[in-house]
Formats: sequence, structure tokens, C-alpha cells
Amino acid sequence: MSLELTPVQAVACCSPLSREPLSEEAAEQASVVLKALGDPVRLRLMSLVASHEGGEACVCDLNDAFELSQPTISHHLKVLHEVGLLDREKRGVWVYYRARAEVLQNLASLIGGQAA
Amino acid sequence: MSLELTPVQAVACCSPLSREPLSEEAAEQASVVLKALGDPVRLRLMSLVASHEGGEACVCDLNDAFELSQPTISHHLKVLHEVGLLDREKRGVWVYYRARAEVLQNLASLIGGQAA
DNA sequence: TGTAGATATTTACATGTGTCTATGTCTCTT
DNA sequence: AAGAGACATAGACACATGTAAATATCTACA
Repeated sequence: MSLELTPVQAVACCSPLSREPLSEEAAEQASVVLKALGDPVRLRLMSLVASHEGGEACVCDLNDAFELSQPTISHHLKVLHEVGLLDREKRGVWVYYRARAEVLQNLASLIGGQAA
Repeated sequence: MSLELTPVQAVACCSPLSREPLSEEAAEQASVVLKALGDPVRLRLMSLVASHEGGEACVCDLNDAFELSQPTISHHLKVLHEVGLLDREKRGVWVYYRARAEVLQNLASLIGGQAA
């Protein structure tokens, strides 16, 4: 168990962008999460999972939504998972990804929030 | 005057991520704005400008905040300007960038918003 | 046990990106 | 008009990234 903050933990730590200048460290971490969402395929994947019933979706559902190879979708899901935007759970043969709503909330607060 | 939507206009058009799947077009446009924020230097620049008094800052102030060359800062400001996150105004010898707060708000709503 | 199906990993490659140096443009001042 | 300062642009280069084909791993079931 490392003492390092994961990117998503760091996102939750700060005042909104517009309130005070982001520290170098906070910017470094938050930008990792934003970069993960800064790809059209990953943004749609995130939206597909988050808007799916129960906030989770099977990879089998996701592959069909794109005209991309299965390894490519797998790669994008891995990126979203690694920055903490998606949780991953294997159930039998299938793998389910679940959107971490609180992470999206924290990110939204960082970008547009009024509060401290 | 083109009929194409700029990225920031497109960001304001949609339900939140988690409400319904983002359309391919909406994702394409929103991801451009998110990608612009997905760099630590640009994120800090955006924060510096947005949190500066009056919501605007002179390039001369911004250059000193980084250990990067002046052209590099200029390049990042251009990226933020091109996606519509920063307005640009020349006053005499100086150039002022102004944060577009409503764009940040719309983006925050897209990511974490509860409303339609 | 062996075969089929779902997902991940590896490898490779073309393209994109962040940075710098050098140079250009514009504006004020002398 | 000529020089100086603020900012932008152009060009170059190392490195990151999105994608696909081939392959591996894991699980269920016959």
C-alpha cells in the first residue's frame, strides 16, 4: 500500500480551478484523469458504462458499440481503469466495468465548482 | 461564419455523461476540450487565468509561473484559445487571456451534472 | 481433458504532441 | 525612423499515443 495518491484521490483534494491556482502536483494528477477522458472513444465508453443500468456494463456490450477491434476497446478500458474512473470486476467469463460516480463528481467540482 | 459548432458550443448541448450515452459527435467535440485540459501545464495555465482577478491575466504574468520557454507557453495558450476555453485580447503591447467561465461550467455539467 | 468463447497482452507502426531554438510581427518610445 | 520589448509563428526532434494482428489467459461446459 503506497503512500502516493492515485490520480483520482488527488482530484478530490482541491479547490476549484477558478478559486485559486492549482498546485503543480494537483495539476499533474488531475491532468492524468482529464487526459484519459480526452479521447472520443474513451469518453463514449465512460458514458456508455456510466449511463448503463446499475452504472456498470459488460465488455461484450461495449465492443459492439464501436467499429474498432476488441484489443483496442480493451486498451481504452484499461486506461480508464488505471486512472481510477472505472472499476473492474470479473464474473465468470465476463468482465464488468463500473463507473465511479464520485470521481466524476469530484472532477466536475474541480472544473466548474463554486465551493472550496 | 461557419455552420459548424465549435467544441465549446458542442459541450453545452448535452445531457450529462451518466444520463445517457454520449453521441459520437458530442463525444468528438467534448473530447477536444477535455484533451486541452489534459496537460498539466495547460491545466495550471487555465487555473492561473481563471483564478486571477477579473478572470483574466497577461501573458507576461503567466510566463514567469513556469520554467518553460516563452514559445512553449504561447503554444499552450493557443491550444486553450482554439478550443474556446480562453478569450484573447491585445491591449497595447500586452496580450490578455480571459477564462470563459460558462464553458467550464458546461463542461462540469457534462461530466458530473445531474440535470438534463 | 479438451474445445470454444471472452477478454487481456504483446508487438509493431503511423501519427500526434510537447518542447526548444530561431525568427517574425507588432507596438511603444526616443 | 530606429531600437527595444512582448508575443506569435515556423521548423525540428524526441517521445507518447491510438490502432490492429497475432497470441495468450482464463472460464465454462461437453
